[in-house]
Amino acid sequence: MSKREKVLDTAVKMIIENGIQNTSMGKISKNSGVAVGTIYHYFESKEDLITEIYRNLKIKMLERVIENSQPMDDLYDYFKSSIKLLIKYAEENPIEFEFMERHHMSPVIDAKVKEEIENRYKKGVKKIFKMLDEEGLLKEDISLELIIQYFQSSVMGLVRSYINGEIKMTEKEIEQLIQMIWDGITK
Amino acid sequence: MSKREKVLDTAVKMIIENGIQNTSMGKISKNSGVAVGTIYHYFESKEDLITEIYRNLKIKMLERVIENSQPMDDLYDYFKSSIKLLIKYAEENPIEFEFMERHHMSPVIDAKVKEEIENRYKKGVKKIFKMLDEEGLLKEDISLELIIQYFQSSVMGLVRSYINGEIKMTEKEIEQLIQMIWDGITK
DNA sequence: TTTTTACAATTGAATGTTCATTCGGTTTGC
DNA sequence: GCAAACCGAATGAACATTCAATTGTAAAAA
Repeated sequence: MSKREKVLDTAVKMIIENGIQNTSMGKISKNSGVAVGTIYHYFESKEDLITEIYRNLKIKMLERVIENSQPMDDLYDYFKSSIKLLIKYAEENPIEFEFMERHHMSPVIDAKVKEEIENRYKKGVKKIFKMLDEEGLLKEDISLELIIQYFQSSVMGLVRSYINGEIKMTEKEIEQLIQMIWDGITK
Repeated sequence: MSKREKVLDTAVKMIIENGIQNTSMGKISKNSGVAVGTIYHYFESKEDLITEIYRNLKIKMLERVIENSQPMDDLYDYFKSSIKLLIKYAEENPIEFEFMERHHMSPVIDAKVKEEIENRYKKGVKKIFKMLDEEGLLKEDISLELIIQYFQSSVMGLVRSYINGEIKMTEKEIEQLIQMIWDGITK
């Protein structure tokens, strides 16, 4: 692992554990074994480092979950497997997932980066909803924007409470939740 | 307004605007016209002040939205009006709402206070879901916990994106969203 | 009524700490 | 021998918190 990666890796973990304000550059240096000066060789500032962390993680998640999901003949199966991919990702990377959720609204992270990510996300999700729409499965008279927002709010919120330990999720519960979300958007 | 209230009031606004780390006790003192020493007369520490803000706002919201909602004969109407109460509250207090959402997961806020609030919330929400259950309206074989979590995730997520300006919500869209959530939980 | 007393409210300068960032220098790889 | 990678002590600003002193206040004592 390069020094740059070591810094990024250590910083995410520390920030999740103690919050941004309790994670000083000095501590990141000590914990990662990379000198303060070197951190500044790779990152302009602390804000820059944090924004970079956010950007990297979001892109990694998008690539794994949305951009690599394979369309299927049965659209309900496709819908289901997409959500399961997200759940799997969150299970395997709970720390990273929590970081993203917690800093989604943070004013520290550059607005341009947030927008870039948001657009990329919307583009990926639209693909599946366009297919559902063309098959006439979606509720009528409701805008695609609204349906996507409902979808995104439910899914992210539920995965978050799963990761936070607020609910248990075995295979059975996952199937039930996906069914609920599906019933919300289809006729 | 007492000095104590002045401090609380100024602090919420500043924290929403600039985040916790950019809101120093010195600045709160200057903006509120209350000396630093006086702030420490009323609050043990900065953490204590922030936790107090969180607690006050949550309780205010719970009282307005849940604990004062009046049961109705038609359960769909009751369900609908409860969600509308929350939307109305968020519209009227967007700054406070944003503060609560942003700091819901923050490690700064005392875990005991979070739990106290969480229990109070769950208790209020359970009332309506028990009624729906007794009427046999809910989907079968799904635990009440899961249904409530689905409800809470969808509603809070959607109101949040409304307040953040990510979606528009006229009366028509509100009705549609409530219908979607309802279809998710009922047979 | 006036004076005394006690205590709560209020003040802001002073303290000690922590922190992000810089910079002059050293090491490494090519 | 050159440039990029790397180092960590030094700097100065910002900050949370403390505290000795002052003011307000309300009740008890005179």
